[in-house]
Amino acid sequence: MTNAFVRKLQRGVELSESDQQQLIEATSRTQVVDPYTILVREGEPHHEAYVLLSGFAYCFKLLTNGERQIVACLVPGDTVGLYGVATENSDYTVVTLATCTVASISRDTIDSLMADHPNIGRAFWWSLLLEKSHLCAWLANIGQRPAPQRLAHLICELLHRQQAVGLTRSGSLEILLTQQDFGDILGITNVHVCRIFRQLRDLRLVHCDQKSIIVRDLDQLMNYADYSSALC
Amino acid sequence: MTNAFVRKLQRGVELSESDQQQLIEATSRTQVVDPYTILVREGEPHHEAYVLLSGFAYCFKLLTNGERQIVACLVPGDTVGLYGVATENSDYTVVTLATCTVASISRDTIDSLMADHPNIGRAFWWSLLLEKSHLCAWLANIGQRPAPQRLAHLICELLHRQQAVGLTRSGSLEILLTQQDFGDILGITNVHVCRIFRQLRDLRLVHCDQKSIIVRDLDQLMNYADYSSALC
DNA sequence: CGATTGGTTGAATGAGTTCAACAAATGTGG
DNA sequence: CCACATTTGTTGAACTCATTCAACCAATCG
Repeated sequence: MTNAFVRKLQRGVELSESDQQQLIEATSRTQVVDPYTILVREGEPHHEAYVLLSGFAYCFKLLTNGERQIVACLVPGDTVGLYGVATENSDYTVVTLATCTVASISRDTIDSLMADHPNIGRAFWWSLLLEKSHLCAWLANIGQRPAPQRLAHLICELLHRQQAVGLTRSGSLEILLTQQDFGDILGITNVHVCRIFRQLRDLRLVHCDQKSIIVRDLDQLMNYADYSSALC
Repeated sequence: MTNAFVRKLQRGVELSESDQQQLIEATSRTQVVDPYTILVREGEPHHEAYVLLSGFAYCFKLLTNGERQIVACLVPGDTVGLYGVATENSDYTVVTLATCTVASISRDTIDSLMADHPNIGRAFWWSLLLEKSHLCAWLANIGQRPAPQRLAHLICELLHRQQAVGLTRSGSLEILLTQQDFGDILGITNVHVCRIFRQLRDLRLVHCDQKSIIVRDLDQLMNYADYSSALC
């Protein structure tokens, strides 16, 4: 018995059978959520944490000028508000893009998990640190890379993370993000995303099917994008 | 008895006299560090955490194309590697910009502080969450705001954080960052930073002394930059 | 089937970079 | 204390990358 959450945490900290069992139980209260459902709304408090067990979602901040910055993509195993539950308002909105299985965990459950199982506490720490690392990597990507490399880097990351949770073996990446979404991740317009995609296609770095991106030579793309696969 | 670290944590979690005492003791092993000293080097493990008690520092990542992204500025009370000590390699370099007083904390001390004092553990959590929030805010700033607002937003944040630790009461902000540094924070060139500074001066939003930025009307600047002072 | 959403392309515009030159400030050794 | 070198800031002109706005296409969905 395992699930995406346990598998993710185990990449950071080794968990005993008992620890794993506790985590499975803690994430047993699940619900299936439609695409385009808002799980958490920016500025509002949320009283439970969520664990994404299947599906795909992302987090974004809205600016008063109407612009939107997507600050994270969530794949199975990732959490929402695991750390700040009930303490403050969320600083971003979380919305599903696919049909998702979502487990809810109460504040009390989190507290007792951490208090009674030191390794689970460590795993939670690790997971939060990983999120921080991801944000730093995105910051460097948006701040310093030219647009084609920026997009290539994002594709590497999405592919890498989908592979890490066993969603794809090949270089094919099912894609639920629109070009507008890509733009709101990368800080460019949807029109420019389209043009950059064309460049990457012309360079034979990726091939775009209707609903998926196919990476023929991942090493080549990683090299092009200056992507290092340390994080996952 | 108190110090910048305790004052910072208390903004997030109320700490008992005893908790405060523990934290003071834990940060009593201090050293004075010259400007432009590297505290932590990207890619290398570090076996102690650091707390900045006075001075100023920043963290950056280097890309293989030679570009640099500054991912955080540290003011007194801020920590370096408090969470990932000895577990993994640092994902960024930390360098001082001023003469700094830096306390070192060992992994064991951190462990026992958290194990024996639940509120200290909570305060550490809060502090890490705050860092994450900051990164999200920077991401939105770099990704979605035009350069003038981007710089204005950064000035608001720096001023706000200096005020929060009692380094300035007025709207004057001692500035140790070069225009190159500003560029590496904001994802623009140093030349453009210079031009944007001029724009902000022309708009009478800031006034630049030799070594400081003077904000006459902070509300006006905050409004211009779409800055919300929630974080600190 | 029309209506809507998302992707594609072109032309004009604008924001930001590049490169180069110079000014101002700071530091250093004699 | 001066002369020189170095670093940081400033400005202009040409250029490039990305945006804007518009039109159109393709796919999907009632």
